[in-house]
Amino acid sequence: MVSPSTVSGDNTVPKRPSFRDQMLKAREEAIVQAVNRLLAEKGFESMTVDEIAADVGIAKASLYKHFPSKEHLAAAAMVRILERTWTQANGLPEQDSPRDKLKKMVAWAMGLHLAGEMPLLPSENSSLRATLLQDEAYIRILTDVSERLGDWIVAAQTQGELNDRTPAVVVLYTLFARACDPVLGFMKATGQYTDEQIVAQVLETCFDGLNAR
Amino acid sequence: MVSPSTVSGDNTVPKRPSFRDQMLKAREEAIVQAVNRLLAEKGFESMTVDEIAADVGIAKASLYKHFPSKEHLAAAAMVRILERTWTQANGLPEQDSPRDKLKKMVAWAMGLHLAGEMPLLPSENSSLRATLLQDEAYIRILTDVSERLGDWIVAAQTQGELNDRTPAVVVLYTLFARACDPVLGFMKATGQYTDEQIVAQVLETCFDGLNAR
DNA sequence: GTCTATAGGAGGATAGAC
DNA sequence: GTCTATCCTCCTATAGAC
Repeated sequence: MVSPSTVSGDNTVPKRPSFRDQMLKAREEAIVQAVNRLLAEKGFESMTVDEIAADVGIAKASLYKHFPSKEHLAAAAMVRILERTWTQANGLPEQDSPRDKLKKMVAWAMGLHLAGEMPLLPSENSSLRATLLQDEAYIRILTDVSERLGDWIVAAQTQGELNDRTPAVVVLYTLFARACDPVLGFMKATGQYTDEQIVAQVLETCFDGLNAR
Repeated sequence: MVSPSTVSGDNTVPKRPSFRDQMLKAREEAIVQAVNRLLAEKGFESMTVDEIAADVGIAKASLYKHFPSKEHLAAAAMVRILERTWTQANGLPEQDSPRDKLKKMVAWAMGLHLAGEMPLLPSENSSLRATLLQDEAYIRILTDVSERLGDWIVAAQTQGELNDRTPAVVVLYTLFARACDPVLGFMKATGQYTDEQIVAQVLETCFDGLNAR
């Protein structure tokens, strides 16, 4: 099981990272984490670079030494969440059926959302979209995750676990969308449900539908 | 059939509106329509007051004679779409079952979304949220629509058309959310489906679920 | 109520010292 | 690479003439 981000294009022998490099890496990790949280809380447009800097505890100008723009900051966070998704997918038990794997992935993503760690989907006209589509790392990890989930979807449909009237790509879109479903936030706002109950409920309406059976 | 917005608190005898008032009304209608379109296209944060003014064809300062702030402009558009929803609900055939009415309402809303006429849901931290919650007209029309749909939901569950494991309020949230489902945009972006096919597909996954039957 | 012109301020990005 | 201080654009909102 190989993380796609470890596949390197060059043939240089990896050196043990210096202390300085480790510090740099840790700082960037802190930045990405702050961006991720703010993206989840307010979305790309409402999030400000000043907030990110304050949250990390460094000067705004320092952020721009690490990332060239606000869009690239957000893109790094998007790549990060997809890498976590990839890791999560690879950690599922082999004996799970394809549909169970998909359900567990969506449940995991919903949990992240409720914990305030799931960046909102960028709206279609966001300036972030353009940057993401030109970001090779983003495109690759998104493709990897989509293909992995896509394989499970097709397998589940072939085995009769999922209905095959819905095109596989539509199922994939639906699963991505449910991870950011505003219904999660609505239910949380009522204060009447635990996070676990919310996930179970939305997962059921997603897979079983609203109709009686 | 009485529109709730016609219920007036005072007892003044309504006069025939003057020509001047009609012009005013028409202008405000044009403003709200432009705001509605921009809200659907870019969302509240990305939409600018300059764009609205340009779209309507009047000076920006004139907008502020009609509405005190950008938030109130958006609120007026939100009230407008809920009034259209109310009208749509009241126009459904009496003989339709509760579930059929709900399906038709969601299908109608999805059609609006695909036509670029459905304002995006304001995100939870938007400054728009605060204004909306203090807007009496908005609260009232939202309550009216919610109660109407809520009655249908309970009736459908009682008659065994909808499953009753999902709390009625969660069904309501789900229907609102589906009207703005990003899956609609994803499918449209592929260019492989007509609007009618998209609506039918998403409606089916919503009511029948992803599972095989 | 409509316009032109502008105030006022927020926010993304940079200059330049250390 | 980190900081402080600043630039500059864009945007909401208003002043004031007509």
